[in-house]
Amino acid sequence: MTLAYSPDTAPTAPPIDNLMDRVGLRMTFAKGEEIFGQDEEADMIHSVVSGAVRTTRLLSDGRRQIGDFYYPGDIIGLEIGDIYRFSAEALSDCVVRVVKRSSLNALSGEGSLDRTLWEATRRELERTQEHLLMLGRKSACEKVASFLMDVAHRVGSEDVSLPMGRQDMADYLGLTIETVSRMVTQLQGSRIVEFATSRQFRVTRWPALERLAA
Amino acid sequence: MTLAYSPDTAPTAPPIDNLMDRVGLRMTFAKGEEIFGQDEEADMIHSVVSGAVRTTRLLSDGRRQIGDFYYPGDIIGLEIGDIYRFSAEALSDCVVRVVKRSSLNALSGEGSLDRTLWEATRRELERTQEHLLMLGRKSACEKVASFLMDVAHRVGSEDVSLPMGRQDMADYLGLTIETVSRMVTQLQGSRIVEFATSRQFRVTRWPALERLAA
DNA sequence: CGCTGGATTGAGTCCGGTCAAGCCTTGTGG
DNA sequence: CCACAAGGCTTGACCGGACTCAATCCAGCG
Repeated sequence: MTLAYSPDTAPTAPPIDNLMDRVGLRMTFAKGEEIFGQDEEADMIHSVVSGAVRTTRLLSDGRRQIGDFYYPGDIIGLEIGDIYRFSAEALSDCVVRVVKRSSLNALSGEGSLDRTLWEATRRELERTQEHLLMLGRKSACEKVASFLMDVAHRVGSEDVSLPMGRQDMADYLGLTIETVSRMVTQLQGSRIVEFATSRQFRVTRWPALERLAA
Repeated sequence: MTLAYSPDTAPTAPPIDNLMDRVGLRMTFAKGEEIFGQDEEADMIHSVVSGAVRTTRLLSDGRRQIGDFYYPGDIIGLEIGDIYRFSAEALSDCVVRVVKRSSLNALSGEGSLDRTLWEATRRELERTQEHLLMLGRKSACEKVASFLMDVAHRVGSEDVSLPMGRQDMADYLGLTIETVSRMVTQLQGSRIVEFATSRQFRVTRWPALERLAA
């Protein structure tokens, strides 16, 4: 991990980014590196600049649940009280902007900042609720279909490249790696998606995919 | 459903309640009645005064997921953008204090209110994340154990009475009613909990229950 | 007392997990 | 440039936990 002050200006989006630029630190993490750990003291908020990040939670016996995947522009570390409840790891080499909670509090009272962070928290909650519905009530096939649709939706383009491997997909969907693999094969068999490599695909039949995602 | 202005003072807790008292409406709902519906315009925030409430989400084919159960002091309707993503229904006869979003916005700038609502949103997010972990990675037995422990924990007392039936438990845990029933029977068999009636129980062996909840 | 709706129990099935090979891609060193 | 090793992905055979369907059971109540 390396770090540097970030006098460079933000290429991307809205208020929060500007703010985090002003007070934030820019850090880079190598693929697989831990950005913060479960049960550590939670005094930082993170914003993804480039690359992708996963948040994970471990059960005592090693079972793993992935909370969510984060892409440039997303904020991580909001969901938390005094202790991080998930750990965050770099899915690929990535750059993250980091701000101390205390700095934010100092800047608070500006109001717009509070509002922005609250908005972000609500978005996070909505995504978590969607995830919840999926884990509770969808079949393996529906889960994988939903997942691929969600990713394709985020990217927007025809060709999608997955930043995560099968094991990460499995731990996100509450399945095993083998089941994920089988469902992917099955979706390919029905000509709904087409995988060039195991991490590169395109949706060939959107309506069918949407129907399956339920 | 009946409603009345609430000049009566709050018996319970902190800042938010006082605020909602000042601008809120007091409404009572009969058991099973809908408090608000999925996909309706979300312009209200609700606070449970007495009784219990569930939030539910329906898949097109009728599968149901319960988001959470809410008890006196809890706030419902935060998680939402312009449209309610869950519907809320009264588990038992209950009283709810209701405030228009717009009224709150008008009162905003007081700061403390914003902060309180944000806090509530974060607590909601934490509960949802815990729920997520359970749905994704726990066995039927662990789910039921976790659930009973959670409820007992909330109540605090030795004897716990469940405000919800087996179907609601099942839809919360992502199981069927039969499986829930079997697991309850099994937990009773191992002398971990003891049910007086199907909705009335006490924990007889806390450590064992905690171990099972994982 | 019988009715009604929720809860329990049982038998059988199936989806997804487990275990075990193989395959394919990637990267490294000869 | 090829050989080989390593890791990730896929595939197959089998197993088991949770679901399905159906039959009771039981408590509350008219």
